Amino acid sequence: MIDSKAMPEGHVTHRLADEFENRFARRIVHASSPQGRFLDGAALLEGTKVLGAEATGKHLFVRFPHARWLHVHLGLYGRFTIGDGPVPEPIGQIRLRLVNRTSWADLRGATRCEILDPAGKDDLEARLGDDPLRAGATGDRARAKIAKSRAPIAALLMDQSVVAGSGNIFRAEVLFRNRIDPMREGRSITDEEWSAMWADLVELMGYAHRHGRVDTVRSAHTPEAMGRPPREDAHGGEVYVYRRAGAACHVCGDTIRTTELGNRNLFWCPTCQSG
DNA sequence: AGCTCATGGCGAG
DNA sequence: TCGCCCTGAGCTG
Repeated sequence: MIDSKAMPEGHVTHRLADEFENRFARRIVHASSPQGRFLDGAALLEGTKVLGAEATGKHLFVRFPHARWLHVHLGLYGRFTIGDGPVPEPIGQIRLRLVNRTSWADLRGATRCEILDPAGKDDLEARLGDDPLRAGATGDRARAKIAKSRAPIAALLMDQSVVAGSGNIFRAEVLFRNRIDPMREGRSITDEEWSAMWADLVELMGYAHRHGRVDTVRSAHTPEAMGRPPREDAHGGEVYVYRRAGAACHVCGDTIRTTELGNRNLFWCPTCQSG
């Protein structure tokens, strides 16, 4: 059984797209809304063939006949539970249930679950920035936006119209690993710094996509990380600074700090990430 | 048992 | 900028 509950940043959505490709694509699906809040949408999908699935940033798109796309955004609470074999009795508020001969998928608590036509999907994707998990993405468009922004780089790395799929964990870890002060203005970031940060986003998010867990330490190329023993934490992986406020920095021993930036918690090491 | 907080984003004002 | 959506984990008592 697969559960998407952990850390719904871009890697989770891309894994979901993979799962839908493997278990549902090119097969007839039965759709229902046990909770009742997606009855019309489920009726449109019922008995049709799933044509494919893809992800852009944190958005999941499942393609159906008649140019219909199922669009799901998990938000903070949303969760897909996917399993094989007999379908369990519905427990809790299941917005959408998809079932075929071998597999089933339950969606709960999503912030968005809707049917889009191609124009609606295009509009949505046009508002999204570069996705480090998308093949061929270069980060150049993100670079251009950052270069002319006075906003702190920590805010820009959370802005889905700049980098699609990066959330609070990856922005904190990428800033730490690249020794960037989170409050530096976007326009102060050099081409070299951005190239390194983008490459790091591709690596860290790629690792999380492949392994289903975040690990910015063991997957690190930074010399400080070498030889560090594996250690699980509450986030389902290993991190340098995310949610480690008050603890000692793994690299320098200074105390990890936190502050609120744009309604979200930011974490950083004041020594490793100074100026 | 009840409270708080959390990986996100939208719409009201 | 704030409240809300909606769920679960981890506290407290």
